[in-house]
Amino acid sequence: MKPVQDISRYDPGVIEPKWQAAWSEAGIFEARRDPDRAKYYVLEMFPYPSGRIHMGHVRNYAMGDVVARYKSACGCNVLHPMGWDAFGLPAENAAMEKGVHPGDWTYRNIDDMRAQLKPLGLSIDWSREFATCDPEYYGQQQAMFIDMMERDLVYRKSALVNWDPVEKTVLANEQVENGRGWRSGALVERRELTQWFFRISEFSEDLLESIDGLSDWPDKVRLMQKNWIGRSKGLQFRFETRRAPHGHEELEVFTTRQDTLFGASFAAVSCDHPLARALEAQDPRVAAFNGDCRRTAVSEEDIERAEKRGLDTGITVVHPFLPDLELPVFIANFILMDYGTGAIFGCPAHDGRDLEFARAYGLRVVPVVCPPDADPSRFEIAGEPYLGSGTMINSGFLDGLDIESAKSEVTCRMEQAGTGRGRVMYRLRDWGVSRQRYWGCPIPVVHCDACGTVPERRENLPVELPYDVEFDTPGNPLDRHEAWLAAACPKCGRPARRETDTMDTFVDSSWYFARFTAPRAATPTAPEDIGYWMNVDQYIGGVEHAILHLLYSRFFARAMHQTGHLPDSAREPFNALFTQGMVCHETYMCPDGRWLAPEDVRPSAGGGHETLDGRAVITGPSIKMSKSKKNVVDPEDIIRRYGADTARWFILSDSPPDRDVEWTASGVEAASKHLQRVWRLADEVSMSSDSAAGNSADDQALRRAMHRTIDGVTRGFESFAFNKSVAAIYAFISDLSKSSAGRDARLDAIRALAQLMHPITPHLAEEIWERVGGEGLVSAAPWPEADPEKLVDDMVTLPVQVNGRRRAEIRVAKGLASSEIEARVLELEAVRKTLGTKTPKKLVIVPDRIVNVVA
RNA sequence: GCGGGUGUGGCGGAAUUGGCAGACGCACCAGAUUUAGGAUCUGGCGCCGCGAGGCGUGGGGGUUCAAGUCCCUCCACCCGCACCA
Repeated sequence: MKPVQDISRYDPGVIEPKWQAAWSEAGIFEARRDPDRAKYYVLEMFPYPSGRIHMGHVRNYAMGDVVARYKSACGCNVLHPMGWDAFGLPAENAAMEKGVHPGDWTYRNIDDMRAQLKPLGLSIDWSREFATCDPEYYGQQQAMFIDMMERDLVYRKSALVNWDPVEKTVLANEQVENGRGWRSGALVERRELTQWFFRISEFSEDLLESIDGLSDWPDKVRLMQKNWIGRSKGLQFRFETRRAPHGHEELEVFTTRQDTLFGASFAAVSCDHPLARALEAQDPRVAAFNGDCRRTAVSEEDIERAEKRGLDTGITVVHPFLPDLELPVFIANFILMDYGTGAIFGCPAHDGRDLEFARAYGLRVVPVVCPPDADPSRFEIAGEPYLGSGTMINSGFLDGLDIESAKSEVTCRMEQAGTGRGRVMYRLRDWGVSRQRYWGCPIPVVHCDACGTVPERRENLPVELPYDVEFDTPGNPLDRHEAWLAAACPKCGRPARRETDTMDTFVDSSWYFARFTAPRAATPTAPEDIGYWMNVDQYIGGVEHAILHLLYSRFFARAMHQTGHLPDSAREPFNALFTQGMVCHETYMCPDGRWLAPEDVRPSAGGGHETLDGRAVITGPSIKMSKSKKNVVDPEDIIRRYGADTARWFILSDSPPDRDVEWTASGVEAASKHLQRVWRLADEVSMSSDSAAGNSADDQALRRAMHRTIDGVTRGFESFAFNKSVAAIYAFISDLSKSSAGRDARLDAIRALAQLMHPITPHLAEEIWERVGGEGLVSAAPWPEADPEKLVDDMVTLPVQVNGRRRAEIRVAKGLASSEIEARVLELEAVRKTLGTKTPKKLVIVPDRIVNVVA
């Protein structure tokens, strides 16, 4: 038998599917272009279809949904789409481990994840859904690749890559651990391969400068991008060489410290520098040294630990301003070929690496910058190099100048002599997009013996991946697929071979946001749709994409503009960016070191945890949910048990959205109870009879509280402080439940509550809205407006301080004259008592804020 | 090493940007109701003190009538980049 109470119990298991069906039927989330209405494009970073959603997804999409539903209620025409970042390595690993086809595996995962996502009740326009592995999508990407080839935004060059000799594939830097392949464990080789590149470095300056305009991006992300692009201004100049092989009569170096040129004591080149290569051919010692360098230059960690090593080549360079001074040329392991010219001059006195190197090889250390407080005639470098500012010494014509003047003087003289020029260098390098993998977008070119590398004809796009591939042997299965490889040269028609490299999956995610505006268009984008919907007004995702994805997307927007697929106004595609924090959970460990999942432990008497059969458990810190630590909570379980609204409400409560949130069982329980409480409250008000009329003062107080809450919740939503919106709602519920206002005022309050809660807990809000006679769907109702008159009180409570300590308070009419306040304050018993015999020197009165008596 | 961030009760966090520190929630305590409660409602809850009162925003110093907020200095933790010439 059911207790009577349960009749009004809110059952999300029934209610949530009901409203999801209602929304779907009404089609209210399907976005249509409407030139008469302002649009708003909300986008969360689309997921990789691993097969299971996790709490990070729930948080990300719950936030996006709040923005989408709120903006929609505010009258915007909202676009809020969803898709799948579906190419990538895990599908191939699954193919190798489980024998399933990567495509089948991926599409099945997508079905699974969609089924897990839909119960969240997100206001997503599912009609626009696509996966990047759909041939319709990657075919358009191939078309743009060809456009980019025509505009010279793509090129092929030979480059050094990390090669796994066992897997027979190129590894990304992140896939190399301690010099070994992350899967095979094989020692990674540096190999020279011909690879495809996007000319992102052409845009270095533009990408850097435009960052300043991204005012609604987090400063942190902007800074990270700036550092990544890494602009530095310096001088590139040529040394004359002595005893160098033919063709190397000059050595070109880049420096940002041309002011220290008189302190130079050596020059050094990378082991991959043409000069080093030339020497290598004739000298086995050089060959051995270079080989050594190349082997250690694999992982960043190794590089850091490696000591500075060099090989004196016997060659020298002539100092540009001191014709009698010759500097030795080394091949050194700390010079990078792909930065600057791959060659430097070293000034040990003012550079840490150079000093370390000079000490190891007995080179002279001549200080040329004297610190302001040091004696120029006696200044020497003792332990550390001197990196600060100062005055030039030991530097001929530069003596006495400051660093900046010295820099320009040197640049000026070199430019006049024609031996050098001022130059800006960037750390950002061209984007290598070739991957020797099957499950990616095929690069749409054909190699013809007669015509060379030729783009595929547009009418032959998409170049589709063949389905019948084998993963039983390592390497790229496309290389072995003779039927697929055979192609007719698009130019001459003779037999040719397809390119087997596929594109980095970051390419797929660099323009999906644009495709959402017209996902079925026959061209990559459709002008009317792109013009109406772009830019993304609010982009939300993890900070882990702060550099690569967001930088690549910014580059792609520029490239798409140049190739006519995006208007210039969309060069910066994301107007506002928000990076949300991670979802964390406590960790649990058995004394024997095994990790335990949250569902395998329970709270113990001592405040810690124990296993379900009562054995001790070590409770560890709360860290990001991860399978390896087993501290994961499955959203599906939570939704089944508590409903989506509870999960959404909890994950948006308490923690500010940009910080990490800790998932706790008690918190979820509390969230669920709270929603039940709201339901009971709404139920109670809707059932109450007219006789329960309150007096007008109670009505007014409740209406005031309502408007304050509307204001508070709105502010929270506007500023990505959902936790504050939640707090304001809590406070209002407390007010409402205690209020003895009349039925009308209480009904108004409940309706407002449903509207305010609906972006967070849409299902509960709909149910309440219906119960209290709201018109239509609350999801389609306009956002309530706070009446400014109701926000202000005509009386204020002023704290009264004596010497900065609060001693009393007075309640006065707003805007009361200072003289009257003064009189009332001085009469206060508490003030007189505290003052004692002292007389007040001064009265600080901040109108409608505070009073401070200074004695 | 370089760059950036954070530090507030037992916990998550508020504080209109210099104006009552601790909103709101969790946990906890007390009371009510109940056959019962892991339900619900009401109240309490920074620390010390019986009390008046004192002390409190990582530590120390400063500016100010007034500092979590501004300045100086030190400490701790977190994140990003890392031989970038």
